[in-house]
Amino acid sequence: MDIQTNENMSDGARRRDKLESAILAAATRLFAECGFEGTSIAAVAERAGISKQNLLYYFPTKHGLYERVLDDVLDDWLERMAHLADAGAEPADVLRAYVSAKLRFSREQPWASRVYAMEVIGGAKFYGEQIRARVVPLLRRDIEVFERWMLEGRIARVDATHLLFALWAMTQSYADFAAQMTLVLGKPELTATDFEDAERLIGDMVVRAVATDG
Amino acid sequence: MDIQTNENMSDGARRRDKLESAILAAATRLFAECGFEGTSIAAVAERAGISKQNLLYYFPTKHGLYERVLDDVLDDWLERMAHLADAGAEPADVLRAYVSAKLRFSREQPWASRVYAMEVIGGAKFYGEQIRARVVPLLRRDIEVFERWMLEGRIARVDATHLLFALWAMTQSYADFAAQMTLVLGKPELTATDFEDAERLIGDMVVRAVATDG
DNA sequence: GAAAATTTTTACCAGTTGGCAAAATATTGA
DNA sequence: TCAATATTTTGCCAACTGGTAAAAATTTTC
Repeated sequence: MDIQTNENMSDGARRRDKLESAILAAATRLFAECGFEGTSIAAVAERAGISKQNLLYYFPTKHGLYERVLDDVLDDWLERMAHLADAGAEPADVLRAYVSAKLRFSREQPWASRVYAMEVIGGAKFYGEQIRARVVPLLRRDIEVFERWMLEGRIARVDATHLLFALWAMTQSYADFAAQMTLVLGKPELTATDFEDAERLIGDMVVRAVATDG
Repeated sequence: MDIQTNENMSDGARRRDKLESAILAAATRLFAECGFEGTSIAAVAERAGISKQNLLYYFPTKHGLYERVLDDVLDDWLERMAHLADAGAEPADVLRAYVSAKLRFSREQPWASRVYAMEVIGGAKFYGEQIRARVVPLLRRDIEVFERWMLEGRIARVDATHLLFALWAMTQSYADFAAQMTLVLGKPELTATDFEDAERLIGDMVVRAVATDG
């Protein structure tokens, strides 16, 4: 995906790029809030500050726009997660880094997290094949890393698959269930402190879950 | 909610009740799969085996139907969760029972879980007030129970609020993210064994998280 | 600066949506 | 049995949807 930097781009290309980004940002947020059918392309266009027909010039079909939003979500997420499971670093550190990265994504890209979650909850009827191709192999690799650590006696023997599911769930929910969390906490939105508290608790939980002592 | 048993019901009332249940079951599933706007009342009617206009006789508006679905989801969930935090039982047992009950709900009522999740992810714009009134007090009470246990030295000191969030997230995800889990596991759907494995892992994680040893 | 290409606007449309009105049918109660 | 009530069907519609066709305006290229 040849993303050029600004220098070697014409003014037109730069403006086009900026407009496309505005459309995608608007679409991401609206798809997350209202779902695919609940979002009209007219609403996306309005939020992006252009006419509906003009939006259709950049994204000829609504499904195409939706697919592009999901592609971008996945690109962003995969990029952040790519570097984690390579080194022979301490399992506890890797696990904490994983929790931290996924929580940061929930915090910095809540709409992206939610669009993805909505698609999965609805059965991934539209994007299932991409998930199978791009997400599942990554998760399987993570699970294998956990299992290797167990064989090497570096962590306790637990169900690696469900451990990963648990890790995913706990971190993901700080985007998806933020609305309920804020109601419980009695504040308008989750703060940096909330995310720090979450990171500590989830990190501790995961590390203790695989600790090799009695 | 005065639910009568079958004996003291006329044939008509019984039939009416059955039809209403069929409508609600259809609506729950479709709202979960397609979201509110993605679900047409015509589709609900077809799945319930009646005409659209006939459905509108029982539920005059789509929003009313949606509200009723969410009400029923909440009723069912609250009923299952009501009995858990009362006794002075062992914290570990209470926690495991909580995990077990919530996982069972994810397994037995996946559509209900997903409808609720979709509403929350979308920002709870429609049902937020009900969540504040009916769910939040319950969660706050659970958090207080955890904190009392800490004061009494019965469990380790952790962030009770985020512990509850974690517990919620891990159990809820076995309904909401089932589509992704089955892709990772390479099977058409989650099995009883998967839920047993999940219950064991999550239960162990939560119990270890609050264990009072070094 | 004219031609070519790109971008934006205007005009339009067929299909679907939630839901209203009222007639037709079935059920119940006296 | 017959009238009242409850249920189902038929017919309809205004509003909105995603999308097409083409003209107008703008920008880029030579």
